[in-house]
Amino acid sequence: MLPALDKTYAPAAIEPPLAERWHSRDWFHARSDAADPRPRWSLVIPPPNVTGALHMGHMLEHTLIDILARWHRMRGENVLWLPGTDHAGIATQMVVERELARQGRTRRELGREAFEQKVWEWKEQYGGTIKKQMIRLGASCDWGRERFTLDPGLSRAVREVFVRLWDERRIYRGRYMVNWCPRCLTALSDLEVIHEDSPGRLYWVRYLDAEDSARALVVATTRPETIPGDTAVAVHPRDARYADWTGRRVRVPLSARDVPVLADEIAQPEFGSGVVKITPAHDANDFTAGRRHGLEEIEIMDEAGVLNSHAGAYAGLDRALARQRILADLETAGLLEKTEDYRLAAALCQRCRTPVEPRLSIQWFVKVGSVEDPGSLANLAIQAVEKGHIQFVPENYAAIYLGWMHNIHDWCISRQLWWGHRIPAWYCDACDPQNQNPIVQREAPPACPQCGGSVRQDADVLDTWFSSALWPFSTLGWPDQTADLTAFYPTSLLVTGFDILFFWVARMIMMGCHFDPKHTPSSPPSDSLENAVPFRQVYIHALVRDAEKQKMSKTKGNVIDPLAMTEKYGTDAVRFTLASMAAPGTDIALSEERMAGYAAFANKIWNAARFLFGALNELEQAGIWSAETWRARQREFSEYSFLLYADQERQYAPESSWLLSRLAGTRDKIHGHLQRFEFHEAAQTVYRFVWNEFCDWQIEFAKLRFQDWKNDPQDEARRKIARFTADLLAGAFEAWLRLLHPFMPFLTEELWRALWGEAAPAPTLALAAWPAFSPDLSQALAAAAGVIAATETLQDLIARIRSLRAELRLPAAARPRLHLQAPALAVLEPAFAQLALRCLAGAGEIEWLAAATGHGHRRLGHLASPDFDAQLDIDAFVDIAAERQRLEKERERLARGVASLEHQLANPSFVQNARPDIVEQTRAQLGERRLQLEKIEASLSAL
RNA sequence: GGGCGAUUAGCUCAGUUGGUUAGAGCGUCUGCCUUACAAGCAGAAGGUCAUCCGUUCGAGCCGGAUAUCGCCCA
Repeated sequence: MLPALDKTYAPAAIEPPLAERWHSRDWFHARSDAADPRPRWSLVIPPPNVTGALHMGHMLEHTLIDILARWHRMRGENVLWLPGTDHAGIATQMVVERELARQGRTRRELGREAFEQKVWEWKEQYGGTIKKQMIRLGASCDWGRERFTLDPGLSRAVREVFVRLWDERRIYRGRYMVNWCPRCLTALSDLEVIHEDSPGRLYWVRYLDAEDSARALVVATTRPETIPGDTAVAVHPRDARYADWTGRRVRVPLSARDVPVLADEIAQPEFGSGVVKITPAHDANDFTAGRRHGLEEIEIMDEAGVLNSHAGAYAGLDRALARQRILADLETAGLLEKTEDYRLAAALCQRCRTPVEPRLSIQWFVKVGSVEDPGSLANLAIQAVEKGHIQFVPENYAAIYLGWMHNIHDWCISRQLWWGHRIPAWYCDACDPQNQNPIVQREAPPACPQCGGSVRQDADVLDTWFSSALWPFSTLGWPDQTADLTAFYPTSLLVTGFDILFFWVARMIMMGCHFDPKHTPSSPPSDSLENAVPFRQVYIHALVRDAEKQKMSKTKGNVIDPLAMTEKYGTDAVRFTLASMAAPGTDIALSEERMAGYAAFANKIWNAARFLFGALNELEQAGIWSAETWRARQREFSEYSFLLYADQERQYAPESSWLLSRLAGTRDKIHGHLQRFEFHEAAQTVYRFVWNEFCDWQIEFAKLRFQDWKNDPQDEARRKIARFTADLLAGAFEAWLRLLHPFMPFLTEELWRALWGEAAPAPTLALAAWPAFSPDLSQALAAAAGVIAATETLQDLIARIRSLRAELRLPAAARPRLHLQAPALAVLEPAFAQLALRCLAGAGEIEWLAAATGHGHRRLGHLASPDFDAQLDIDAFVDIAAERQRLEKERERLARGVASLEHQLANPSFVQNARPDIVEQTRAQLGERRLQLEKIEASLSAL
């Protein structure tokens, strides 16, 4: 006997124990032994921030990954979904600093070691949040392989990569211009700087001729506060206005310094006055111009953006305040010619939105090279995509990626933080007081190799993305040639968001291609990039926005919390919502209504099961059907799921062919859509099958069968059909639970286990096989084409009658006599068709007319289609006017169609040029439609 | 400034290499508590596919321009 189910589905009660079950077993453990013959499918998680909490973006990402992982697993593949988290340098450090600030303390008071200790404690306390949430949401990860970027193994990989790149001269250290955040007090890479249009001012400032203070060059600048750092001004070499100025000297305003006037293309004649000041220590372009001309680099600000002694009277002022004071002083000195409004792209720190300050400092860089540079990181990363070793989905991201790669700059990898991988470089202050020759090696040197004195490690840590770039192989044990690395590298797929395409995806590709992680000095060199790449495909998912398409942000207060939604609607509903909206290339406008809709879907499924279990139990009590026998027989046919078995006795109920063909089609469609990452289409496909075909039709048909049996419970033929119908329903249900499982794992698992009891063919539905269909079935379905078409005709007829009844407002209890001419239905059992028309369309007596009877029937209630000609005796129920209106509407519709087809066929060039099959099809349609039109017109004129 | 994408029903979106009268969910309207489900059933209304021009026998789909919006990069 099957369990009785509650009237409504209660996900909040059912999900947590299932999630716990999935987590506590090793069901999702991937096997790396070489002997395992299964195809491998592997994927590493985009590691979330270790101290973060799950947001909708994560939930979307994990839902899509989980759908694919479960699907591949059910198809018999050896699936690895490797989870883990990222130490998120700046973000985590800031969180802990904020916590300290609440206690009135700073990290500097604490000292580096104690602070690091504090962050680790923080990580221990809050680091498990995301993991717990993922487990709750049913993510089928291999938790035994969970990794953290600061794990010893991953840290070793970081040092290995760093040292190798240094030895290859692909990492260098030097004093360069970098993006500096005066609030975070660290260097940032180009990518961590965001540009935002903002209102600004352009100041026109007089630089007096050093020898003749009556003459002045007017410089246009947006940054007057850096004037104390000027070491030149420049005009364009071909700018005739200033030709006589080049070579002269001008006085830096508010100072006693004179600087040269240079001819340099850095000056754009059409911008401002055409004269620019050059401040090599505080502007990236000026820096390169300065180096070109050998200019002095005067630093006038400290790390916090406060002006220093080189700024003379302005020392001690913050850069914003300094600007005001300098402008006031210029004004007083009569050196400020004018001020105009100017829109500029402000550079802001991605994390704290503080204006970034270009700053000269000693930093570490990765030399990325360029496409022209064979063997460079950029060159390999471009080749890997151009040669198709890595495929982007949607494809257009490849162009975006390549565009960025072609214009890539060197990557500043040092950060002035305390939380992260410390740079493996040491200095001996005795032998090398300038620290110009760092000792770079994998492990700390015990002493200076030169003098034996003590050494000091570089204070900086690496950009978090440096370690993330190694994630696809560091997590698998590299630099050791582990079984995991052998088995699962390159990974099959990466699923991630567009926002980290450059930060992370591009850098993983560079590192993977360069290090070719499976290549060892002893192994033969791999001659292609094909096996060096970190993943074979990259699926870029959409961004989740709110219902108004606004980005979700805490400040806007429009954040939709995935866990809250999960509690309210159930994980399955939220997952299904995300999947059904995940059309590639468009952002997801998430709304609660949508989730409520799919919660209703879950309830619908639950109730379908409730009906099914109830019906099966009833049959079992009557001795017609037994769960035990069904399960046993079902297991025998497990290779092909239930279908071969069902097929053997299919002839008892012709409508079963229809259901089986739909089920097979659904399975194939889902397969195709998932292969192409069309999650929304796959979700839609299974949704429609379950609701509109299985529930709306098959269950209704089955009710007829069961009712028929109950009308004569001892009749042998009826018992047989009831038993077969039960088998069919149970089998189809079992099969589509499997199809739906990747999308709605909890509900399907719950019902599947209920159906199977202790006899389940797998410990969890997640390890059951994806339905496969026997070749016999395909043949049988092909042979049953007529029966399938007849079933569809029957459905069409029922729908048309319902529509007519509703339109003419027939009383619900009306049972009008039906005159029916439908040769196509002959292949169905007449008794069954009759039953269906009576119960599902509300027909009364049914009179079957032979094919060529013509229009001898009554004229009210006439329905015409290519497959049937039907007429309901509804005179007693309707008024003529309403019926005339209905028929006229119908005539309009048909006439429109006929006219359009006639028009098309009247066009000689259509008949000549169109594909013959299209023309033929059009002709046939015209014929059919004309016939219907004639019938309707006959009814109308007789009315 | 450079590049990319979008514009289809009231809302959110599908629409596979051009081929019947363009679809779904939600919302709206009508009728039903039909013993699986009112989180439901049955039915209906609602669209010049942003605009214009072109290619084609035929365009929501291909090409060009315009408008509006969005994103990325500088």
